[in-house]
Amino acid sequence: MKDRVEVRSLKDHVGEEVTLGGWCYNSRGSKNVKFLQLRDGSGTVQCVFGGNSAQNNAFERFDEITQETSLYVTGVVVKHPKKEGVYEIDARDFEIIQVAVDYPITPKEHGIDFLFDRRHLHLRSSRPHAIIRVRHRIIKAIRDYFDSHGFTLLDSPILTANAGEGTSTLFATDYFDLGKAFLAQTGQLYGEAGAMAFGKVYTFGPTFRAEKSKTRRHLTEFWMVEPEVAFMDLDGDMNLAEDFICYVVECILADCREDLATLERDIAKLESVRKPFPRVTYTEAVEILRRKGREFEWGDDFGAPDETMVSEDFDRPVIITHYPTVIKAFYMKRDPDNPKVVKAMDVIAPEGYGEIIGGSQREDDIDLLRERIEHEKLPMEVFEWYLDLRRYGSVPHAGFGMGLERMVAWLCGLEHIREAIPFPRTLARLTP
RNA sequence: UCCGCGAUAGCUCAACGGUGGAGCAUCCGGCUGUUAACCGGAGGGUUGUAGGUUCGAAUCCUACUCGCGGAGCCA
Repeated sequence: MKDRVEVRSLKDHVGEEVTLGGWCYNSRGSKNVKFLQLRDGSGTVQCVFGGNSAQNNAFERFDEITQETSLYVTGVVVKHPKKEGVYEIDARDFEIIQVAVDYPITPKEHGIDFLFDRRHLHLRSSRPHAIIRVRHRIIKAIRDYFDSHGFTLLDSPILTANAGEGTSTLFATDYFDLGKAFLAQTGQLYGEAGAMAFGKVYTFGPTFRAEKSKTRRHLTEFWMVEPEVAFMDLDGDMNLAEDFICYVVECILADCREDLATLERDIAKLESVRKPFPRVTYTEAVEILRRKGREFEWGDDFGAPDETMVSEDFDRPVIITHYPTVIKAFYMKRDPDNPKVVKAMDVIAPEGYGEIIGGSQREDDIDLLRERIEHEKLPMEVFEWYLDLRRYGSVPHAGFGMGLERMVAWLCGLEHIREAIPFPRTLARLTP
């Protein structure tokens, strides 16, 4: 292989002759000078071919370089004559690796469907490139946060036997002689087992929902991070979620300025994400909705428009707590002071991005938990192992789940969640 | 599952009952330290599918297929 220099490190090679390997992002030419935008994954640099400095007829051969043709370019790193802090290549020669004929994604506008049918190529374009880099930084921030706060990573299984919260929204597959297996919609129950073993754990992996949701907030496959902590109550859970979100936002603001600029993200909207987050109970949120003219029955669940209505008055995420027991999952702990509500919390992102976190203190009393399982008509036998966690040294504990793609969509200011993952899986898309 | 919208050139769209167009892309030519470059020319179409109304349908009607985003559900 040729000795290559990456575009990102050109500033360390000013004045030197270097060889770059990459793809033609765009090109322009004339009688006297030709320009090649070379993309190599680490960045893009302009290579300038002048008639005088080119070797091996490079200037005459220039037009062979079509969009996304792969090639090596050799030249001297120089400062851009007009742009401060930008470097370009005073090119001497190039060697084509493969000519790309009729690359389908042109530098002009395309429709959503056209681009996602070619997502494997679309990832080369600047916008998806920037988003996936921010996603990567968010993932690193998530891991750094929990790793440095005493959490142990606990990988939960993806194939599971138990339905968790009802079978209708699960993907099923045959599992040898054991009947159906389901793709996990959450790792939480396993996280609870982990919390009893390690004190503080987090699971982080793909989850699956077979919901026929066709909205800009839903994927059938998405990544979720779920911390679970022993000896923690709802207040501790909220403090953790708040501190965690602020850390992730700080990391993105510190390290992803360039990508956020590419995405034309309004940075000021992210800079106001500071502790403390406003906290309102479900009952107070219902009051807010009524004050705004919305007819709302206490006991109904919030829809996406309701969440937006509650959150729109705040410049940072808002935490809604103490939801009615009837609309929440069986494992959430009922409030001893008011059994009609559970010690649950949702974190609603600003700017209409909706619920990014859902969490709760868990029911740690085995009799109350059994009662809830029976009441929800869930199969008790598949939860026996889960009930063991309440039989052998049950302690108060709590946790939450954060949807990675919703976080990416919010921080990047995306219109649609499908942009937040390299290869989205939606109701109508399984390829590429 | 329900409600709404849509399908026209390779791409993004216009034409809304009377001979299917534009910009971009492609090809040819010109010009330029250019940068979603620009200027001129050329090629490019069974208007999603099937039926119906009409002298005449991309346009109106019906059914179907596919897609979109909203509800529900959720992260």
